[in-house]
Amino acid sequence: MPRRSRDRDGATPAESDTAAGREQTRRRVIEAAIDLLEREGRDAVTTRAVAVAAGLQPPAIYRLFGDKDGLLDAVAEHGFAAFIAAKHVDPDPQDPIEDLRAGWDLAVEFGLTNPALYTLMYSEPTRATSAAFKAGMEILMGRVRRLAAGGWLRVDEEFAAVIIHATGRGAVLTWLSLPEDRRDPALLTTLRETMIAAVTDRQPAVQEAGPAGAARALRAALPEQTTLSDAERHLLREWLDRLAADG
Amino acid sequence: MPRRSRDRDGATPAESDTAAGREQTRRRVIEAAIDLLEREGRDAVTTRAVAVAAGLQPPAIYRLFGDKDGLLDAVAEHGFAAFIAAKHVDPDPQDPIEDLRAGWDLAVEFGLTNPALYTLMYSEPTRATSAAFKAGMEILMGRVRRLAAGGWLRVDEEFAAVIIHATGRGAVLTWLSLPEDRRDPALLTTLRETMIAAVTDRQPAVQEAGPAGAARALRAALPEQTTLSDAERHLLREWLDRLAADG
DNA sequence: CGTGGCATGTATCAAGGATACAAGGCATCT
DNA sequence: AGATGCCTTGTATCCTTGATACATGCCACG
Repeated sequence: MPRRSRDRDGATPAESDTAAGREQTRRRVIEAAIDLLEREGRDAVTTRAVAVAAGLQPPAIYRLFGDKDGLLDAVAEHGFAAFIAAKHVDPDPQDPIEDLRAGWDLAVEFGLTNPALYTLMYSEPTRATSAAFKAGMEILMGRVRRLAAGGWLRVDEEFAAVIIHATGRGAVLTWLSLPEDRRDPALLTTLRETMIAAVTDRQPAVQEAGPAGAARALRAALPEQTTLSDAERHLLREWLDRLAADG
Repeated sequence: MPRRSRDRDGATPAESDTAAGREQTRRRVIEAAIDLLEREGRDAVTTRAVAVAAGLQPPAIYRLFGDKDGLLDAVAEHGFAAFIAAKHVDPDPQDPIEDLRAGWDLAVEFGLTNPALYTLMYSEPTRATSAAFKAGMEILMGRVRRLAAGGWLRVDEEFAAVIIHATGRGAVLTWLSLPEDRRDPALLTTLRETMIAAVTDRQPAVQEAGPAGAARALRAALPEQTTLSDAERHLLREWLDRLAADG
């Protein structure tokens, strides 16, 4: 609700000045909040800390955003919009499936590079009504619509959108939960291709069965056997790790 | 760290009494907290409210759980354990893939019937260190190990576990974000089957269970690969012969 | 120059996490 | 038995933080 210092007519110079100033203050506050969020974590984002960082008094936050939730919504929206704006999206892609891949990757990348922001937007189910959340869904629906138009979808549009969203969300949150040394990029591509297979007609190439599967089976069954000595088993395990990883 | 009123010997009656009493108080507090959580939401779970509901003073919470986070961890663990205990899990399933389906469904069901608890456990990535989180992972790893032993896994065990976890997490959180009228159960089964396809092979890599069967399968698949040196392969072959003969 | 409306700034409230400190009970030791 | 010391219980209180009431003062308008 922008305030009005006049009842009618256009904006006076002063009015547009203050309106623009207000908008600029909003930006400054939001950016201060994002900075705090990514640098010191969610709990550091208190109305006071944000106010100080933006150089104004605590009550100003409430005048600009209503309440803290309003601030957080604005933060999510701004952060998301900034990320999307930085990556220019192809408005008319040649290959809609490749476009879907790119979009999924983009969404995941957003989560991985802005973990605190992503968590803010997607961790609690109740935040699904926020503007940023909806904006993401809108972009996704556009992609899905193009897929549908090209006849690539094997499921309903809405259904596809939810599947895509769910795999991405699971991928990001799970990735962020993993300790650094267990973060295998292949996880993301696997989940992505899994999603592609679920939503489109294109089936992934069936990888022929090498020794990896049998190696994994033997590795899992290894503790039960008594034929080999400890040392032998130790070395065998190492080889099996290599064979399993090779597939 | 349970307190000790004696240096040696077993527990005196009084000691076991107070220890048991303490344990019982803990339970009462946890159950009060779960009740508050599911009935009035996450924000209603204040140390004061929980204390009042359990009939004691606020500081008692800190003596029992250290801090609020400790309380929430205990709540998550208790809630999760109670759910798992209510569903008895087949310790030796016939069909490990069907078992994986059942396990995934169980995890998702937990999320859908205990949304507040689930959100508590799985919303913030930083909570991956909690006991309840780890307990869930343990159960999952057991299932994955059986799949591996049966030769069904098409990817590494850890890899599979993460994929399974991620799809389940995405499924639950997305489901909870959807308005009621858009919650299609087919979403869950689709995501589940997608996950199954990503993680398992249609044909198991081994014919017979146990180390011997796996060894035979690996021996059959071995000649073509180049991951191991000649000498390593030679020795491996000998061990596989012994393992195969052992069954 | 007076007046009214709106933004700014100060002071404060209320809720909640956390803790200090005193009071009391119980077992051990002499 | 009485003294002693530790551990538990209970009370009061602190500090942060979200939120708001109220006064002050600026500025345009008449």
